[in-house]
Amino acid sequence: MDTRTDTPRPATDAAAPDPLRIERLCVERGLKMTGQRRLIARVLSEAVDHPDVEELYRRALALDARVSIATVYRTVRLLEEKGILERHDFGGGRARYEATDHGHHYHLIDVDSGKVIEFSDEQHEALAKAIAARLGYELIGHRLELFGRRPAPESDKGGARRAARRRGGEAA
Amino acid sequence: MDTRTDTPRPATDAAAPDPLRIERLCVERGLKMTGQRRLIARVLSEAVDHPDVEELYRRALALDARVSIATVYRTVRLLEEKGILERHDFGGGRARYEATDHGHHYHLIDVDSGKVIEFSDEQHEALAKAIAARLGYELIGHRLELFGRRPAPESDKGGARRAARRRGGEAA
DNA sequence: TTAGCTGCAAAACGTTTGCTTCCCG
DNA sequence: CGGGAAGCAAACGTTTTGCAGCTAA
Repeated sequence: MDTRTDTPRPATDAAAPDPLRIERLCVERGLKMTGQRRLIARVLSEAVDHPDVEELYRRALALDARVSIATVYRTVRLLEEKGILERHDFGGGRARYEATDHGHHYHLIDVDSGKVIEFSDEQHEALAKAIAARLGYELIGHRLELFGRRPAPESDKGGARRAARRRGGEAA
Repeated sequence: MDTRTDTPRPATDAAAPDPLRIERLCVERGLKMTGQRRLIARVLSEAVDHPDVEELYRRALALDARVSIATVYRTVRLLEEKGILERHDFGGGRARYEATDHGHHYHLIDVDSGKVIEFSDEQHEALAKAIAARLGYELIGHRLELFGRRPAPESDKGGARRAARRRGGEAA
């Protein structure tokens, strides 16, 4: 059922300081705020990882049973269109989401556990821009994802069995 | 139906010189060569873009009607496992494939036209490895995609309307 | 009041798979 | 000959959608 979790970004980042963060953004963009949207917005505000829709649904349900998964799908889609959410495909066949309001960064995905580690890198940023320029383009956006494995110190104990790969590239 | 096309790599690259290129690789890895596999291998050898399964199926059908799409799916999966093909997710909800035998490279997607430009960059390669190491990981694979726009010399005429984005993140 | 949101269940989508028959080696 | 490959259609898991009723503004 895919219950992996991400590595939260460092505490210094003040991950999810405000439970109304996303709701505020919604209002700013003129969205009608229903109970369900507020609920989902809250779940998103509190997330410090990259949950997929089913995980969002689970977390929302835990706070209030008056939601359906269809609404979660509809809402993340809407928020993505509004630029409030970013959709990622880390493999595993499900889209995963994170708020766009905490700065540009990249991801390293642990192919064995599915964990996602965030990082940023000035050097890469500059390089990307330079490459685009070299090709005659203005850089609008870019995606850098690293897939890595923790070097195994010894034997390949149970947990490290090669992640089953389905449509994506890694899964849990 | 998403009928975008890629920009073939530069002619200097001698794109698809040998229609038996992929078949040879298959044999090298000890695969049983059936008529269908030969057919699909040929289509792949001749491709200079990044076709999805349906497109491969279409091209194969045009050469010989004795193929089913299930076989195309099974074959690309097999070839990917054998390292002969690389699967990409450029958005749009379908996996797209290209042969691995023409060197490691990355993609720049023209957000206005959907065209894909290939490039490689030693510096980036090294940087990716270094970042992974810094985070305590062995780099298994990585993905770098740039999204860019041709700088408009003067006015921003109609053609530059933001490319419609569907389930993937970018599309044409 | 009413445009637009929600829930439900069914459909759609790309992809995989069980089973039988067929064919390569 | 025997093991694996192909075809078909049904199954899969994720996401979208039609429709009837409900709700925020």
